[in-house]
Amino acid sequence: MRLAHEQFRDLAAKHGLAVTHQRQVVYESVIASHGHYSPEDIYATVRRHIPSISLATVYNNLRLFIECGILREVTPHASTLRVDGNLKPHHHLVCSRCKSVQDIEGEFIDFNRLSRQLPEGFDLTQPLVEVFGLCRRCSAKK
Amino acid sequence: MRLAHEQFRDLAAKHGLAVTHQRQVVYESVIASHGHYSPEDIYATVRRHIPSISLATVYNNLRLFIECGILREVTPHASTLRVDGNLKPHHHLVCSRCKSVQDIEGEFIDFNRLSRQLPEGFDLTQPLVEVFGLCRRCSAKK
DNA sequence: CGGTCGTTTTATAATGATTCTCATTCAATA
DNA sequence: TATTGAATGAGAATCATTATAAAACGACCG
Repeated sequence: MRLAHEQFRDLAAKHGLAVTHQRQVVYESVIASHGHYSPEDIYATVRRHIPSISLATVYNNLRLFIECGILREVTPHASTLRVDGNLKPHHHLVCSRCKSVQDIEGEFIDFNRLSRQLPEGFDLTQPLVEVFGLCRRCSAKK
Repeated sequence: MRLAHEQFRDLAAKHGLAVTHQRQVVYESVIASHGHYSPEDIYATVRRHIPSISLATVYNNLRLFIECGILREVTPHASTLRVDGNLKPHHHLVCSRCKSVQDIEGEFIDFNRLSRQLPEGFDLTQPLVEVFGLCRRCSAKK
């Protein structure tokens, strides 16, 4: 896709990133593949264009892109398991940067509207909602 | 806490779990520590009561409790990184069991109400909301 | 009580995702 | 085109988690 090619050059310039062939191809692979893919998936795709690329390069650049805001992380949690003994219905406020989690109260979800958008068969009987943003500390030192 | 002690016996009976000393203490440690803790944290706490306990036992029982619904997982994502090239505002619908992620449209969040609940300084300029439930396939084979 | 059998625990090895290290190569700039 | 700091590649290292196998437990039956 020609578009993504130009797009990446613009984005790189905007964020002060060097334009390397690897970065170009990593970016284009993510954009071309709609969906939510793992670094391994992207590595497999990129290797079709650059067989010699290293998995570490894919990881490094994905992380870089996420930090710049060029890509979005679909798993913005701490990477390790956390457990919650509070079974009362409540929601979570998660900091995308430091991964801290705090509980949040309140009826800010319109479940009627939400139900209308749900795909057939999706079960929301025990809904859990997580809202991501930047906690005070992280948004301060931004 | 005496309460948690009885509580666990009830829950175990309800879910058909054997009541062992280790399980009892693991459960009580999670309940006693309000917040969102990792298996290592819980291991450290439990060791104060059962110095010989194995980390694997803590993991096994936490997983068991989560599967039964006795505890809730705060990180209900695939444990590996997933990346999204779609920067247009959209939300995610995540299956707590199989970890599949699909995009969802719609204005089902009342950001006015939400803002009122936010702690001081929390930055929601790029809000991302994830709603967890069971996808069709998983709720079918339940 | 004592034996039996399935379950749980323990210790440790294995796995898998991710990051680190460092020698080599490359891109930006003058 | 030469320089220089940044990026890459290969593989080792790390960390969380799971698997394995042997030992301990515990509920039940006689």
